[in-house]
Amino acid sequence: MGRVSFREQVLRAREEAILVSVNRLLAEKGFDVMTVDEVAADVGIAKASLYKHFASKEELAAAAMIRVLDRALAQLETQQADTRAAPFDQLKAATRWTMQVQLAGEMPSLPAQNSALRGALMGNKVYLDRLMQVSDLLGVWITAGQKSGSLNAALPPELVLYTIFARACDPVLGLLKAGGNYSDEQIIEMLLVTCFQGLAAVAAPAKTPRGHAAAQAA
Amino acid sequence: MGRVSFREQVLRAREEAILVSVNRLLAEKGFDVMTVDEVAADVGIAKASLYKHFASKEELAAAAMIRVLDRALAQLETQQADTRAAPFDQLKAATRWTMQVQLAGEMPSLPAQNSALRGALMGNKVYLDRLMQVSDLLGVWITAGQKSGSLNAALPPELVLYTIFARACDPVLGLLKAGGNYSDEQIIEMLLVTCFQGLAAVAAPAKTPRGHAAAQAA
DNA sequence: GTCTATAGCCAGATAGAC
DNA sequence: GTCTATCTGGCTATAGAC
Repeated sequence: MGRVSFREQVLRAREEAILVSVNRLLAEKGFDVMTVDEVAADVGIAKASLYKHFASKEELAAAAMIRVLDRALAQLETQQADTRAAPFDQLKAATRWTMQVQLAGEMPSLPAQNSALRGALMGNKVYLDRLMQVSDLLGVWITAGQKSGSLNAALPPELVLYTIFARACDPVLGLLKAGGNYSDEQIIEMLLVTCFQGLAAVAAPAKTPRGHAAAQAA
Repeated sequence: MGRVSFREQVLRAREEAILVSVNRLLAEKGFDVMTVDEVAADVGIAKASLYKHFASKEELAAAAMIRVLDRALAQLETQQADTRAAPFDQLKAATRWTMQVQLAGEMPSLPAQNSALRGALMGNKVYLDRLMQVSDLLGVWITAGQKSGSLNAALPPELVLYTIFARACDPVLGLLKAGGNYSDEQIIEMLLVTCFQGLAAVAAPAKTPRGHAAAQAA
């Protein structure tokens, strides 16, 4: 039943090409500054043709956001295959992946900011569904990590989740890259240290014996 | 020589009112979404009058950014008066202040993002000068903190600086506030923990005695 | 479905009277 | 300096031929 005509394959390929362009432009300039003319020019087709595939600029961007969430889901499922990895390391690996995507210029800035896009995305069922799937997968690891004592159990799980999401659009990555003094890998490893050392359970002070592990927020 | 006419005082007051509005709208919607019409309406004057005070939308925003940097400088200088405070705590206090400003809706999103504003700001001498002043003040504490062993000396000072700047526009603050489960103070203290525990020197593992003193964030 | 051409709108900036 | 009214340009979206 899944047979698709050659014609349809060409269609899909073109839509994929469009989304690649949108993804890159969205990462580069953001939704508000990106224009549909630019997208059309980048893909190499007429603007009117774009609107045959996507009904509006918002829908275009939403499709790109959904695509990156799908890539994230694929990454997380790949990681899940390694059942020996500790939750803490799974979370770190997931964050490393988002940082790599960002430094590659392929991370459309998530609309935690106040873009005109936000409203449209909050009404998009597919987008919200994918976002929840990603959150749930990460949530499992977060809960497990807090239970096992590797993650600071005094922090609300949502805070950990949001913090990991926020690293995907952390401006520090771009600033350090612009400085030119470190390789992408060095930048990522350094930021992973500061991020996950911050989320980790507090190490017991060296002087006092018997510091119980998990506690402590302030 | 510093005498100003009454007329000029009124002028200054109006410009201050304009900048307050711009500051708030910039924090709320960002440069690209904010319109000059909105600003004029918010201040309660005609758009053309705005342009008598500021030559362009970019200049308007730049003035607001400079104003917030001036507020930051005042805060830092106040802190400097307390010479007993450790550099690590000075940095934490400075970051707490930026987080308070952000949660109060008064932090215009810094243009690490790719706004149309960025180019204009990079060509604005006054803005760059103020930014450098703030960076220098923080830089002194960063260097001192690394020397004293409270800050992770393996991290480039620029990374620490950028990380502190980035906390001023951290989307996690807004997301947690939107959740409604925590007070502003709780949110700030939790994020200060994750931020500065991440930047702190690595605590000696609990098992090995003889961890030197200064380390540790929580 | 692809194109060219254009409608319609809105935002930044200005003219000119007061 | 403040206003009302207007210009100008660019952007989203569509019409209509092929």
